[in-house]
Amino acid sequence: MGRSPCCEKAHTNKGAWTKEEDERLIAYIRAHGEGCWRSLPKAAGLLRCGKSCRLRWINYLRPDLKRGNFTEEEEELIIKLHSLLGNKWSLIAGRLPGRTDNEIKNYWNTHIRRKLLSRGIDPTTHRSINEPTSTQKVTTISFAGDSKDDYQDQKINIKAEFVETNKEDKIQEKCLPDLNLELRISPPHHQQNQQLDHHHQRSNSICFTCSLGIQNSKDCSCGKINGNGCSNNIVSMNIIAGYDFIGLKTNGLLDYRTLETK
DNA sequence: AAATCCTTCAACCGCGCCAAC
DNA sequence: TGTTGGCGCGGTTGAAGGATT
Repeated sequence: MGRSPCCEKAHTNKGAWTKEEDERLIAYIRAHGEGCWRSLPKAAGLLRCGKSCRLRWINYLRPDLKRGNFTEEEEELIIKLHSLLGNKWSLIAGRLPGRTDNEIKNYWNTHIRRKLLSRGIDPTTHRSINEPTSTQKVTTISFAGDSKDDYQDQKINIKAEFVETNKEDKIQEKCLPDLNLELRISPPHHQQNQQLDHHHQRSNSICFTCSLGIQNSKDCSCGKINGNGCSNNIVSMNIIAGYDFIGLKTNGLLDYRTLETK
């Protein structure tokens, strides 16, 4: 038994949207706002499936969309975010105001993929195609969605397993703690930043946990650095000249809308 | 000029997640 | 606790237009 269809297929239009349909959809959303996509088509007098309306609005009709070519900066940002997040187009789009996940996905598949391949870079792993496999690498980064009522509470679990081969070509588990971070995506939070700025004002060096936006974590080693020294379990890092650990410009905090752990 | 191939991107589809019941 | 319905996501498709033969 399959799931019930999202709409009456027999009585819905498919394919390219007409100007009149666009105008109806825009007028309805201006008057009533977004949401309730299932009932919207009928209310707006559209012979369309609710999903189709939502897609049309989000990807094409929304007034805050930035049309036109991607800039160099946007392209670099997409590449960096993709190297970290993989095909999480909606998360990537969240970092690019005015761009949609669909737009970024298309741009990736038509332009960036090809560009990376021509540079000898595997677009999936972001590593050199000819690179030998004997160096340290992250073998898996797995994601587990846990979305809540809004994007502030979207979380991703990143589990990274580091392995490296030794001189005898035997694969060894890297002697690192199993990095199994449950990260939460939330908008930049000025208050948090202020608190953290205060927290770190004595030093430009912050620990890995704090760079991920984890406040007052028991694993925070900043205090230890400044006080009792850094724990061996903590990967400490310096934020240099306002760039985070993947080279994105930052105000001193990692800011994928800011990542924080639960 | 016509036919064919290639590229782009809007739109569709299926599925997973989650809140409500 | 299980079921259902709605939303959102990522992968895929196909029409349209451009480039090449």
